[in-house]
Amino acid sequence: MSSRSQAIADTLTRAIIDHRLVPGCKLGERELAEIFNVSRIVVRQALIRLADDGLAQIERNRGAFVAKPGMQEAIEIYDALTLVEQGVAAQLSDRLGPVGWAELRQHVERQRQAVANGNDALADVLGQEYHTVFVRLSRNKVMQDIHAQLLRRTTLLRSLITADFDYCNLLDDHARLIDLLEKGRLKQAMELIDTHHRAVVRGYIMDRQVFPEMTPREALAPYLEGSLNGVAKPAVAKKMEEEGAKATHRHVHASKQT
Amino acid sequence: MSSRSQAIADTLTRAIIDHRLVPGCKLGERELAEIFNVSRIVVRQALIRLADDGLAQIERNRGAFVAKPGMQEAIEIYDALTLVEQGVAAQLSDRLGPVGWAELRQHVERQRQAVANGNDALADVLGQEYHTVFVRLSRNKVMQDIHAQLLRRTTLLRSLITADFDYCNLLDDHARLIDLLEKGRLKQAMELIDTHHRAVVRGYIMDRQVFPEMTPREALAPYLEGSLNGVAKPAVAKKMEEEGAKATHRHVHASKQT
DNA sequence: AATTTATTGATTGATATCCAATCTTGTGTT
DNA sequence: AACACAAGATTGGATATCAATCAATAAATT
Repeated sequence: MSSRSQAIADTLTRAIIDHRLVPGCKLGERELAEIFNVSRIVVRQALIRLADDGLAQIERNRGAFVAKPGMQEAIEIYDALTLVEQGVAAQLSDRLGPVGWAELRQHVERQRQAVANGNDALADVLGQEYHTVFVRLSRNKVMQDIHAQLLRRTTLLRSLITADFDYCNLLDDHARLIDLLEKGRLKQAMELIDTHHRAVVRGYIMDRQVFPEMTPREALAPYLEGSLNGVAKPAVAKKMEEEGAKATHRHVHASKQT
Repeated sequence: MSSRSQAIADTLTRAIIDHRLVPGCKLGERELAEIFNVSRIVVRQALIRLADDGLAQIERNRGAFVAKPGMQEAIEIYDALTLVEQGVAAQLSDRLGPVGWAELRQHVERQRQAVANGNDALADVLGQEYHTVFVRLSRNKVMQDIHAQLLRRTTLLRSLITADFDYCNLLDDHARLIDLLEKGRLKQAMELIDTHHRAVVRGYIMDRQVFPEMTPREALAPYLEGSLNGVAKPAVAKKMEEEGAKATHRHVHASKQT
């Protein structure tokens, strides 16, 4: 393993994109140090990594908090994501061979099956992963890192919103994008990426108030190595289960850990 | 000021993009701690920041070194930069008003004067800054950060190469890009950005061997607050002065501190 | 009673010291 | 010359400590 601070940063990242640690949540050094059973210094280093990634915000002499982006920043993140994916699309439309297209199609198919089976949590993960696979095909690690970071930040954003859009629609977009690109209709493909993300960000109604409902200790418990309780579940998914399937479509926006 | 580790990270970044700290150079914790007169831990935090930025590489139990990207990574960085700037160009061609175009033109003009006056160092800084101004016009902070980071990494790359291309050519590119974009010839503009960067990366002949010729202490001396020796000079520029103006065109690729 | 001021407590930023693990180097042996 | 082994140095991390700052309460004044 690389360094302990990196491991802790990874765990915190996981917890944040699983929506177990929500924006605004205080990340006290001493508290985290106790939770992870390490010294404060290691925690501090982890927090620095998180802040560099845009997932945490460190305020001098006040401590670190899970980042709480405003609407403006949300728009900027999605604009940046659009820009990156459009660029990758342009590259792929030239260079990608049939094997690549097949991989993408297969991925979409897996997501379609997940939707058919009612496994919304899996479908959501696959929906996210599609974008990752897409960018990976560019064979550019630098670009992949940038994109992955942007994706994490969009996932964080979903903690702040009421998800009221239908992502079955978005699944179609994924399939259509492949078709358009393979046929070389780049202009339309880029248009599609733009509308796709706009559809997402339009659905965002930032309800400024987010209530933690969990202490960091509870939120992080499932990730600690001592845990024998199986795999950690996203906070939202859990809530959904408790509430039962009230809506016809359940929109789970948390990612399951790999 | 934010934190000391951030300040040190900034100084190290400055030194790296000024080519005073060259790729492969060891960044020992104890040594830097003495130089900056801080504890090792603060240095370590600074190094973590640098590594997250792609400017340093931390090897477990071996320490930190100034990053030494290979040819593959160089290509990827420039591809990513191309992708970002093409995307920004596409946005700007729609949305940018005459004020924005004027700002860009004014910037090119300043660089042209610098070239005319033989102030190559300034010309180089302005040439870099052009790209920054360009992206700033997108009014997207997230994108600006990503772009700035990529630019820093390209500057690092210039430590590894023999600069043998004529950047007067590139200055023309800057002016032409504005013309093309304002006239809405987006396709050609994007092509130009691509060739522009390819021209740069083509000129790269990575001479694997880079000799430090400076200890970190010497390299960092000009940036320490105690220094009354005036402004730090880029290592390359200094060397140029010593050698005198042997070539008809001097190609200075280090940036002066602001 | 309400507002302002002080005091207290908690948290962060940072240092010094110490220790274990690991890497490097130098030496000695075969 | 090649290999093994033993210092020596460096990193990763823990702990304890201290100053500075923020938050919240208690006290004092109007």
